[in-house]
Amino acid sequence: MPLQYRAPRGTLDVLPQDQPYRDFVQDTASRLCAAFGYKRLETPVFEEASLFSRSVGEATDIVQREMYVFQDRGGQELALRPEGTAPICRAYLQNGMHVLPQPVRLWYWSPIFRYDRPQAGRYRQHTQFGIEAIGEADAAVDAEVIELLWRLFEELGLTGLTLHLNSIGDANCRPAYLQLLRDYYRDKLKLVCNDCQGRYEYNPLRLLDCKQERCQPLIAEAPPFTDYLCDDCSEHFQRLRSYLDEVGIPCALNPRLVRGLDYYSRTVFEVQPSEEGAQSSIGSGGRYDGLIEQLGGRPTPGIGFGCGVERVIINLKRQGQPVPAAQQIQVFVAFQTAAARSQAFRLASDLRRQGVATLAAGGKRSLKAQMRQADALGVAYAAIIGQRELQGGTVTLRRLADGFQETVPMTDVAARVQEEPK
RNA sequence: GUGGGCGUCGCCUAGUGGUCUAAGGCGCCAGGUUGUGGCCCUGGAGAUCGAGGGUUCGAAUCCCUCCGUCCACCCCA
Repeated sequence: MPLQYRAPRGTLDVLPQDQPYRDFVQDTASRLCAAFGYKRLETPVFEEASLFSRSVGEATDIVQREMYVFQDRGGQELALRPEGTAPICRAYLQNGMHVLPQPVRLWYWSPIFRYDRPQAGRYRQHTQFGIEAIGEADAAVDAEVIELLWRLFEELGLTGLTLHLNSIGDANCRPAYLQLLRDYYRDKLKLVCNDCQGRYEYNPLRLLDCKQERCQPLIAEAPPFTDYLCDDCSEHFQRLRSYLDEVGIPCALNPRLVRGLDYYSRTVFEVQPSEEGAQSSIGSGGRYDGLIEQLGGRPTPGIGFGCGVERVIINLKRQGQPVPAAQQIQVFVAFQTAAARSQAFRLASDLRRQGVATLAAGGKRSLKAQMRQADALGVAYAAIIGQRELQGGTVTLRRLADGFQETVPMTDVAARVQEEPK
């Protein structure tokens, strides 16, 4: 029978054997968040579509062609969450979190949806772990946010990562810089690739991160934004760098780093593994001081990052990084006669109550087949109940590793199994 | 949205116009006598060769379309 159904294009079944990786990442993230004082906040999978078009930017690819937009039966325009920051800011406003001590530190672990063409490390549904610190403009918060991201990768054991850092100014200095950039490119437009011709018009910052061969020389000579920041932005950037230095986080200043979302201001950053590959970014973020106001709140600064869980896992696997194993079943209860069947079921239940992970045989398999199953499951012990055991209220407890077995009272099984921690 | 590679049992693979009513390995199920696993042996289930159309006396093998998948562009996590 050919498969009739498969997971929708660009989506992923997370199989049992992959679960330990997810658990490892999530447990580590969650522990770090606790250490840094971040509290978990989960928002709905869908939101009003305009929340995203307003914040991320009407002209961005995310909004223009990647958002899953639909109308519900009541005629509401909704969108599957294409990024994590806007919903958190919405929730901050809706729940009056401005009355809490600022900054409000939040984290999330949520599915993200983008209608993209799938390829290595790129999915239509992926998971982002992210944090947001809302309500404080100080550069120390920038450093703290970046530190948490960096520490996450450290604790996961990822190596060979580079932290790219840049500042893209604010409403004060950006217009002047964009003008400068346009002036620089004006007489060079014929040297530049097709895409860049368009970027010159609608998003000149993007000229800087073009990857076309022919555009590289021009980019190399372009004036870096960091030389033209206003005093406030410049000082902010300097303080951020000294904080990072203070806690020993190495970063690479990258004047070509801009981001694809409109709401960013000042600090932007991105972490990349050393391996080549198109989907290099495993975590990135930036400051968004104008976003809350744009969503109808009082002017409130904020900063955060999003981290692609599937990409992190790809890198863990690539590096052969060991992760904590999932819990193993310890005991498999086999039975010999039909009469022992319910005893076996009962024993399994009792063992679980006593904290021993246990499975009972089912169906009408022969004892031999049951033992084979026990072996395949990788359990430490097989508990066998047959005619003899029924008589005496005992079980035959067999240690599969070396075949040692003994008869023990039914009630002693848990203790016996827990004696020798595996 | 653009370009390229690929598509044979759950997984990996053989087969490139007739010998294919499709072969093997892994995995799964059963058995190797009397209450017991791992190795070994035997057997079994499981594929109309991604889908639809076409060429041909004849197609898994050639052509077209679609779908899926992978890779790159783009974008981003």
